[in-house]
Amino acid sequence: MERATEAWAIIHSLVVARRHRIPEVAAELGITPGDVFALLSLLAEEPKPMRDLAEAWRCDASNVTWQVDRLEERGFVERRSVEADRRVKQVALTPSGLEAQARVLAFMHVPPDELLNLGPELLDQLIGVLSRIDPGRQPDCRPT
Amino acid sequence: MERATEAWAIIHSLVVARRHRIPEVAAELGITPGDVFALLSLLAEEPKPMRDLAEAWRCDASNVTWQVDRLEERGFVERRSVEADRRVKQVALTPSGLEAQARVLAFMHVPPDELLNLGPELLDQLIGVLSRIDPGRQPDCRPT
DNA sequence: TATTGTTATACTCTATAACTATA
DNA sequence: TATAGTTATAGAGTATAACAATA
Repeated sequence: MERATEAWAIIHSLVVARRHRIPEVAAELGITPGDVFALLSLLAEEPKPMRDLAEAWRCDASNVTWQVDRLEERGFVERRSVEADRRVKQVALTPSGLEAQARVLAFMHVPPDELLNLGPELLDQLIGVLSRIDPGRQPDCRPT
Repeated sequence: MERATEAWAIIHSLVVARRHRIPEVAAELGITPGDVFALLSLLAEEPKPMRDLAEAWRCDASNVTWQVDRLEERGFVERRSVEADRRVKQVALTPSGLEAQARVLAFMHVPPDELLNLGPELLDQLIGVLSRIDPGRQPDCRPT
């Protein structure tokens, strides 16, 4: 197996084994898994037009309307009209949405025991390599 | 940020950025995303009772019936009655299911450019650390 | 009586198509 | 005419509850 594939297979399996945290954090915060996805994808980003969100989430535009409606009802986001093109509406996180997002991230970033068990030296080595990763473009997809 | 959390955050973001491969591989293989999840979760495992699958997938038992029905129609799995307890039915991958699973994994294990760009030396270091990870119990959850 | 799996049903989420308002 | 977003509607997926078979 090629080296990158080998590394990726291990990384992938780690995350696969933690997928169950999505419904858990959703239940904890009293929101739906879909809301969790959406909050994560708006992370640390500027307000985005609904059209861009549809592309990022790889879903139909009508679904963005529906999802943003739900987040807006919860007070997590707000729609902002754009003066340059009045057809466009941008979706921006509210302070409450930022807080909810932080809580989601706090959940998601709790590392699995497999990593904790590596011990400090190996973890330092791991971070040494991982920190060399060039994130490239921001993730343009719906997170898990 | 604690070391393990720091490492995990980077790992997590890598996988998040690739989530879109699930619908892609499903479309490529002519199956649904749910089928992809199911095939992945049956990976390299012994036949499992439906009840266990419900727990592993964290869904209702009726949904397991429905999902296994679909996989059985495609010829990917088969139900096997258990003599010791005739209420139980075990779900086993067929040869065709194993093949489909291999194709799914081939897709999922294509590494992201971020890893390829690390170069051979860093990748060797990365694998050196990752290979020290104790997988612990098999993932008992529905993969992504 | 309790448990495994199925069926019947309703609810949630997602997609397709038609509509509006801007461009 | 084309595009951003919405609404109406249908379809896919999931959960709840009642059921049959077995323990």
